[in-house]
Amino acid sequence: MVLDFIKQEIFLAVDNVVFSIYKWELLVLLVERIKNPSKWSWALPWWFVEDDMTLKQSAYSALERKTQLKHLYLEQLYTFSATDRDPRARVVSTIYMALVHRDNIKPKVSDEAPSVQFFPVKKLPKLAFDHNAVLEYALQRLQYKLEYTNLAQYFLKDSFSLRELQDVYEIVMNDTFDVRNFRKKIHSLHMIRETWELQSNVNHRPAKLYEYIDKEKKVFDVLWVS
Amino acid sequence: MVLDFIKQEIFLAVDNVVFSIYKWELLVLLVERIKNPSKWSWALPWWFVEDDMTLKQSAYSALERKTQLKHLYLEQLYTFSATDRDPRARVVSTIYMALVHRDNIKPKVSDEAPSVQFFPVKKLPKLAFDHNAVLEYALQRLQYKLEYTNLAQYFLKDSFSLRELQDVYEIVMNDTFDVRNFRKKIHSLHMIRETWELQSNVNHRPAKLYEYIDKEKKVFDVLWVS
DNA sequence: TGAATAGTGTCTTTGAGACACTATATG
DNA sequence: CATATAGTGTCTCAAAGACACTATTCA
Repeated sequence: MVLDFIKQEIFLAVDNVVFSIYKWELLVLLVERIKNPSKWSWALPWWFVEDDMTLKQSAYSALERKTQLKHLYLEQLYTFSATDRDPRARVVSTIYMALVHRDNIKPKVSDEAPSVQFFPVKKLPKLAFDHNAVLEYALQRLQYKLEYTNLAQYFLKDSFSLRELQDVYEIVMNDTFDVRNFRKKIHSLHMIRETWELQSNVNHRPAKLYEYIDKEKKVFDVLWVS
Repeated sequence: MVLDFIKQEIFLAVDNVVFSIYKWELLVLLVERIKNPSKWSWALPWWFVEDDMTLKQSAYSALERKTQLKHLYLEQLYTFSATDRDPRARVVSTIYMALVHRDNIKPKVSDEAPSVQFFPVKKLPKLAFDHNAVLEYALQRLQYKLEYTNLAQYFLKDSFSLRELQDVYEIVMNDTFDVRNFRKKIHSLHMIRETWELQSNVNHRPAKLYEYIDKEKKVFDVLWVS
């Protein structure tokens, strides 16, 4: 090793803040700890970075240890480095935010992680490490990003009604918006288009279904509706 | 060490992108490398994280190795983790952006770092490691942040004319703005106030000088002038 | 009084926000 | 035809943007 003159006793980890939506609640994925420190408290799914993986790969693989998942949005947010984050050793953690449809993620039950489940962000327990602060930070970033990106798509199926889209915004922002102004604004951004489908099996007028036009393009004009 | 079951061969570093302004040019601080890899090319000032320092402290101290400085703004941007960033070993780097007035930073000359100097961002050499990409990323973030924060203050003295403030915006954004609309917008944000000073020793009508009201508060409404 | 830069106001256009009724499906 | 939700248009107000002339200092 050419860098033998550097002595570093720091572990590098990734913490995942996995958001999802179910029944008008914003959820976050937590894992119950079965070891000290903070045995029996809940924590964000996290793990150490492997030598041959990027941070993003590590974040993904930390999630795969605890869940089965597909079609997940993953984005780096920030790196937390307080020297006392973990009482056992110096651990620096890079935070990833993940957005996923509830149908696309299933907790994996195992001896190592018997309890993995979603909690409503409004009813969180006290978490291990600095994870309450991490989560709060991630929630702010999510709320902010929803305004000028098309990230809402990751909480929805491929086709969705405008009411479902508005629900996503209202749940994440923890606010309500005027139906007409919301639709006006969404249409003005040209990020979704009508499909030829309608809702079925509903006992009221069925809604038109929409889809995102360019799912890869992430950033649009500022969206701010009231 | 309790975490002995984790084997990690990763070095953690911080890279600084130090911006300043001088004579209508946006500058960035570079250090000439005197060792391989990339001997004799220029690189961002960076160093390894010490075990007992946070990332921000490490960023500051990496700068102090190469410069004398005061009154510096320092903010974490992103963590780069490609496995081949440094050919010698696995090095993960957290990027910090620094903003500083030209008068508040002086290169330190030493055997270890004989060449430390500012370059105009428009005339950059090819840099070592992935530092060209890092710099481009930081510049985008700076441009974006200037719009909704009062970070421009770090390029100015305590009191400044509106023309000097507009110069900062024009130089960073690489654009020009209408004088009247710029002033209207700045005033509407209520982030600066008049002092009772005027410019002196200028051979034209002296400008009123202004100062920032709340230097700590960073985020204001969106500023977007044309 | 000429050179150099500071400083100022109005009109037009665009987008945000408030607000109430009609349309269409099912049982 | 009752219930439930989808879907739609206009007015007002605020901010963005285009645009040209006067003010003040020094040499």
